[in-house]
Parts: sequence; structure tokens; C-alpha cells
Amino acid sequence: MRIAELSRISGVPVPTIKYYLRENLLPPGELTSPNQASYDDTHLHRLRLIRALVDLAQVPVAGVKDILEGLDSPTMPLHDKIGRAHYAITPQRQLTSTSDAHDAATTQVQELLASRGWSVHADAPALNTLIETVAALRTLRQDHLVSFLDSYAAAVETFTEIEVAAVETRRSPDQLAESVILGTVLGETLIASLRLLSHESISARRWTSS
Amino acid sequence: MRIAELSRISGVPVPTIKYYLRENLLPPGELTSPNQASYDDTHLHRLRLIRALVDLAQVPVAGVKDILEGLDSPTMPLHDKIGRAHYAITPQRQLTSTSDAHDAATTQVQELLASRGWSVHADAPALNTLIETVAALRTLRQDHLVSFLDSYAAAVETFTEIEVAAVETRRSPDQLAESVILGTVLGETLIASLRLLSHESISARRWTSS
DNA sequence: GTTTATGGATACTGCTACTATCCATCACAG
DNA sequence: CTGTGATGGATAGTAGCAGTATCCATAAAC
Repeated sequence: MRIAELSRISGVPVPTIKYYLRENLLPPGELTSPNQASYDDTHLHRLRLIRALVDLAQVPVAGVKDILEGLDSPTMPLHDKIGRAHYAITPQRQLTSTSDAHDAATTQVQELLASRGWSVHADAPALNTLIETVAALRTLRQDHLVSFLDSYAAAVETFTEIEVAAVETRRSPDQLAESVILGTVLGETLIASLRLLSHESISARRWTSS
Repeated sequence: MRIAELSRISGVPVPTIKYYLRENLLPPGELTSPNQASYDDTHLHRLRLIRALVDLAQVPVAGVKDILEGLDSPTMPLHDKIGRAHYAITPQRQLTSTSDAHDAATTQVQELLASRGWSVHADAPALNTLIETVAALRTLRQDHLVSFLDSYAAAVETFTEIEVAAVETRRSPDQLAESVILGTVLGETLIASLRLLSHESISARRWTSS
């Protein structure tokens, strides 16, 4: 198919497709002549993947590029592909908490990891975010939320178990990587939406009259 | 305190504080003379609140403004304040799925809501996101993830229960609203971080050699 | 009484994610 | 075989967001 059809089916404007081609998010079509190329279903799939990450999961375009480079690599270990995805979806945050709030939060988070038996790399991007968030909640006098950190962690393990189980059904290693990454990235969007809907439902019941 | 001290304690640059003042995120200091104002702990707290929402929860400044306007209102019902927060943290997404994928996803989501007994407003921002995400996952051939939607929803209820329990301990209605909003907004950051750490830990165990 | 800081207004900047334009082909209808 | 519209590739321009920078008249601190 030509670019116009790709655009029509995917709903992505032609100039945007050209932009993704320029940025190497989308591989070039097969050239049939110096200025004619044809695209196939892999391009369509890739384009949909890009839009899902950009529109739904709010991943920056540069991050999508990193994720896709990982997926495209035939040699990169899955764990590293996942690491790329984690890195791409976790914004780098500057340290904003005072150093003693930061230290207290670090201690608490390390204890949590130890008690849960989670072993993570010391510079995992999410670790910093977690520490800063705990520190912020404390500083904002929301210690009660922090006190439930362990319950949160326990509930989170439920998700992880679901996802591992879901992914076990995929046998092709190629699809496996894409499944794991989509589970990680779009899973976040899914969970966030569900949580807000659950909140809204509860909130309507409890606080419509306060 | 003067603006320089507010800046030093909070770690927010003076021009940025002025920007927040311009945008009415931060109430003006009390004028002691035509070009001198003094700020107090409420300003410091508000500033920290803004930074937590902007830096950690990635809420757009305009969204922070809406959230704070809600919190500041003495008359707005809590449910509406929560609604503002939901609206502020859920990006408006254009419809990107084809209409039959959209319809199928809508049906599935409605069934989920019915089976869980969640009653939500038909134009809740998270509802659209959820539908589009389900549609995207299907289109991307990740039906296995979608099939676990109900398990996700069940796990999400755990969070909501934790948060309702946590918030019950707050009795002042003023603090209550701030607690609920922070629990909603920063809770998302907290959960996302925990989930990534849990994933990383599992991933290291399972897929370092694949 | 000079140096430094402040409030308030206005203008400017850097970044991201596109859009728009241009042009030399190329495909295809007539 | 010629005219019309689409295409690939390059370059330039744009909108929105979140700050930064500058200016100025005044006020505070030494």
C-alpha cells in the first residue's frame, strides 16, 4: 500500500507518518522506484503501536524510539528490553526533597524492598520516583498514606502475577517481548483508568453529600 | 518570610515562584508596602503541593490550577473536587481506534462496570481512556491482556479500599479534601513506581537468560 | 547613602511534536 | 504521450507549554 492508504487506515496524517519515518520510529517502505515506496501490514502494526504508546501511554516520542529499538534488536536480552521500556516511561525527576526527608524516605523504601524480597538495581528509574514521592507525601503531612505503602506493594504484586501468567501463554519469543512491553506500558494506563473509575464510583457513594 | 527565603527553603527558583503567582497557583503574599510582600507557611505548603503535582505526578500547570481552585472552594462538594482532580490528571485523548474496535471495547468495558457494580458518569474522562486502551490492545493482538481485565479491576479495588481506610482517619474536612486528592493523584505515581519495581525484580529472575 | 532585593509587568527562550512547503520524479487516466 | 495528482525526501515553520530574563521604580539592609 502507499502512504495515503496507510494514513487512511491508521488515521494518522501523512505528514505525521513522514515525521515518524524521519525519526526512525517507522522503518522505510520498500522502494519500488527512487520516489515510490510500498508499505505493508508490519508498517501498519508498527504505526498503531507508536500511536498507542504516544497517545494512550503518554510516552515521549524519543522514549518510543528507545523502546522500539530494543524490540527490534534480535540479540538484546528481554530483561534489557524491559529495562529500556522502564527507562522510557519514567520521567527523570530532579531531586526536590530536602536531604533529610530524602534520607528518611530512602530508608523506608529500602526496608520495603527488603521485606518484600524485591531486588532491584540501585539506579532503577522508578526507585528514585518512589523515594521522592514518599518524601513528598511526608513533607505534605500525608503520613497516613505512606503508612499503607506495604499494602500497596502487596496489591501491586497481584498485578505482576496476573501479567506473568498472561505472558506465559505467549510462546513466540518475538511476540513475547512485545507482549511484555505492552503489558508494562499500556498496563499502567489500564490500571490508572480502572483506579479512577473505581474511585469515582466510591466517591459518588460516600461524598456526594459532604 | 520574603520571596528569596521561600525560594531557598522550597528549592524553587524565584522566577518560577513569580510565574506561579502570575498564574494564581500561589496566592499573593501579604503586602507590607507597595513592593514588599511577606509569605508564610501556607505559601510554603502550597508551593510544595504544586511541585509534587507538577514534578512527581506530571500534572500540567493548568491542571494544577484547576485542582487548587477546587481545594480552595469552601462550598464545592468533595465529590466535585475529586472530579476536578480526575479531569486534570486524565489527558483528553482523541479517538484513535476504528469504530468497530471502539464499539467492541465499549461493550466489554460496560460489562465490566456492571459486573463490578461500579457506577460512573458516562463521560468520565477515565472511561474513554479505558475504552481506547482496550481497543488498542485488541487491535495490537494482545487479547490475552484484555482477558485479565476483570482481575485487574478486582486488584484495583484493593487500592481503593486501602485509600478509603486511610482517609477515614482524617477528620478535619479541610485536610480531608487535600488527603483524598493527594491520595488519588500521588497515589498513581506511587503505584506506578511500585509496579515497575516489582516488574523489574520479577523480570530479573525470569528473563535474564532469554 | 549606596548596594542589594522586591513586586509587577513584559518579553524572550528551549523543548516537543508535529505541519507546511517545495521539488523533482513517478504513476496512471485519457 | 501528455497532463494531473501523489510520492519521497529535504528543509523550514508552528503551537503550546513551562518556565527565564529583563526592566523599573521602590524598599530594605548595612
